Amino acid sequence: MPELPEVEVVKQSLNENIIHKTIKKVIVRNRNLRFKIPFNFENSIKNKKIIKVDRFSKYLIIYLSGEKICLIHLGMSGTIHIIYKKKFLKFTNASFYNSPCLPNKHNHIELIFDSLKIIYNDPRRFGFFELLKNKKDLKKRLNHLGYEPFDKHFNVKYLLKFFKRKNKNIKSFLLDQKFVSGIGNIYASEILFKSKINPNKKAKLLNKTECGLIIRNSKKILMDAINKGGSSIKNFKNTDGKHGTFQNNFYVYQREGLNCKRINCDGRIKKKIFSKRSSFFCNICQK
DNA sequence: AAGAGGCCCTGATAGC
DNA sequence: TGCTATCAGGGCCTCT
Repeated sequence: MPELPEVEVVKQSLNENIIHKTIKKVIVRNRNLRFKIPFNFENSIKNKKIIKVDRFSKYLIIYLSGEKICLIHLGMSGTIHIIYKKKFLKFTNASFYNSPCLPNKHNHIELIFDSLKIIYNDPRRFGFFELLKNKKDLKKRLNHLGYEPFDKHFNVKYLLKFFKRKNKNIKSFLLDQKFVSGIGNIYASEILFKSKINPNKKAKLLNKTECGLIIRNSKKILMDAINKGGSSIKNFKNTDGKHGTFQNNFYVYQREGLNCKRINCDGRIKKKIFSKRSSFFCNICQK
């Protein structure tokens, strides 16, 4: 689910809802996420105020009062839900602060504020919550990540230089977070379709024009997706439980066997596995 | 240095 | 119906 656009949607909604609020209580039901949540986690963030919620790549960054920073990754299946106290009390007499919200065994973490709480749900537990000491720590932690597609440094010169003497295909580079960060398997396929480039094409064979297309279309597709509330595959929902709609704009992802949507192209969408990940593409108009 | 592969984990779906 | 196999949007680690 969560690539850059989906995480951005979550970030915006968190900012609207929890900024300047104080964490009154923390419940951890399952510490075994990708990284084990230490036993002092709850006390470390209790009574801290939310300064701001930010995002880099697919990471959510919650700045807390007193310098500490909560870094969150949603992995493959993580979602964050907001439960409003008023609404909650309309439907039940249970205690807002103590009751295990909603019948879901994968609700692993709750941050409880006065008027609402946020719940982290993650069936596959590939996501994580990490507490960092300060900004310097954060910088170190995210140091391995490449530019976001929106960064001005993500330009033709950078691409050509990066691809030199490399042997991988372009699709795996788009998924390589050291090269460009924030793109995942869905948007990688969509970007390459829009750029008319075959996912299995060796990156070092791409010319300036093709690199330019990849850059422009990365920005465009991710922005479009953000504006449509992200893509809801399986069950991605935003914090209000609403679905995004960008999946309705997919040209290739999960369209195996269907006609190519490009005007004047008679192709059909193929699905092939390259470097262990499925790729969707039209083998007629993507060269 | 670069690339391939394995692994973490649950759930949905397909095939028998 | 109930079993098993396969696959899923990510990232980190190890080995060659």
